[in-house]
Amino acid sequence: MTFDAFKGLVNISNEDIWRDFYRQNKDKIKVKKEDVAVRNLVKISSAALSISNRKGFPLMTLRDLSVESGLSMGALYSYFSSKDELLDMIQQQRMAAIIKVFSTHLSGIDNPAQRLRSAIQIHLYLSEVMQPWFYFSYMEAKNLGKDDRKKAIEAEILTEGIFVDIIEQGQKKSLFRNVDPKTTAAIIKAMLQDWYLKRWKYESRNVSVEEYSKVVIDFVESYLMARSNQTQEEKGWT
Amino acid sequence: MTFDAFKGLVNISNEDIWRDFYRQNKDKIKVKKEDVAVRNLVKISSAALSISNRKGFPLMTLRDLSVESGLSMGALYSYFSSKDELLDMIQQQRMAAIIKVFSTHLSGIDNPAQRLRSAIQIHLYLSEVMQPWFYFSYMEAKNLGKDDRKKAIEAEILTEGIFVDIIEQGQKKSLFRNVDPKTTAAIIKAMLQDWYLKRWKYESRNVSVEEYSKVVIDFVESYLMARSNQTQEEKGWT
DNA sequence: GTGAAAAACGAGCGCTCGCTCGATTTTTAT
DNA sequence: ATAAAAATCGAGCGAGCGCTCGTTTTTCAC
Repeated sequence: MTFDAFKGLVNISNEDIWRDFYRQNKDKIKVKKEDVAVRNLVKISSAALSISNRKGFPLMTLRDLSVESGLSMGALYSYFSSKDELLDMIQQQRMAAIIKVFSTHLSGIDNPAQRLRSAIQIHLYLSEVMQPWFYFSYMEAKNLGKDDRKKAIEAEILTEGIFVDIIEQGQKKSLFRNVDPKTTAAIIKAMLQDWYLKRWKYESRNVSVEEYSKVVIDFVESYLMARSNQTQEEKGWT
Repeated sequence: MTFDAFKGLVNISNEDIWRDFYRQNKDKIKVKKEDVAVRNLVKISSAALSISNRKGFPLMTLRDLSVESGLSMGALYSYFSSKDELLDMIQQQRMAAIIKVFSTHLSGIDNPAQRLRSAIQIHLYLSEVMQPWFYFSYMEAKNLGKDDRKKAIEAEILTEGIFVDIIEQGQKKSLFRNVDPKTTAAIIKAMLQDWYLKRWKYESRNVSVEEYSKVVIDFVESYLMARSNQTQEEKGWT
């Protein structure tokens, strides 16, 4: 699947996401008219992500946010009740989107090798579409409250679990060799994360998400399907 | 080389590092007696890293630092002139240590395959010894001033360059297959970084730095030495 | 066009921050 | 023992933060 095709398929526009959010949190948000509320939630979240990804969430002041979003201080507080709640809002929305897209695109793919390729591709494409969110979420995780940090760690383990499952399935069917599934999955996640954490690097080198995706898949398959069971001694390890 | 052997070899104690720093910055530091200054610099940097890695540098207050280091507010300012300068000090020291250790341990190893294994191992071992520094440096890079951020980006490219060189050497000698050296090096770095960024995860799973090191080396060698030049079509790519 | 409801406004509050500096304690030399 | 030098102390300063709320502007049904 090409990235463009994916983009058309998911079609998770900011607006849709925040419309869902608004409907689920009508009680908390003081603005009554949906269209007005959604329009401003989009403005606020975009501005917050933009500023945070420039200088970090703790250093973003609500006056910064007021200027960049075009809303007054008072108006901002019609949409959230504290800076921490704003952080939560953004994290919450990202996690929901990830789970939704993953379960949609992986269902029906049974072959572990194919499932592995798809999972890698989906994760990369999704993080490309939602790059500011992914970056933000990763970098600001430790500023979350206790409960939300727990959620973030669970999310890390959850997405890693998807890869652990695939690897174990493949090993059961003797498609993959017997490497440690957990550590392998952790390393795959590291590769995926590098795409959105170091985007400036890949951008300046004109590496597209499709190309990066191919390299990661090749990398992972080389490891999982390596012919050799050579010991380290045989390789001339010192 | 085992991790314990490495630890003995590098022997870069905090004290040595800060003693060097003190001698190079006698003019800036108001405390005249070397032993007193070094003792307190160690206290300050340890406390700063500990607090920062818990809640992030921007959220660390100098009152926090005062309590954890056991020095008063005023005493702290005998060692640095602003919070930003403290950030610089810590970054500066880390970079110096990395360059020193790398050039020491890689010199004299000519075989690209061996050089690759050593570079991976050294980077992992070093980041293990200096975990708080590595984590701090990575997470706080964007809070640096313009000049220092430039330095940080250069450092990223520099260490990546070590791997690019090794890969190109290996390709010239037909030991490695013809993958893109830059992207491959970037992915290797991502694997190495995961070790110190997600230490909590590996710790809870009882994965040692030696074990992780073996997996990364195996991963990278599988990719670089894969027999196949199969096209994607041959693999059944869709 | 009018008035009430909805939304936006932004000066100002209380607080905590980074940082200073005169007072105090500790160390050193004699 | 003493006094000068070195080091440490911590209350207090102004700035800037998150957040509030009485006021003003916009929206919209009639």
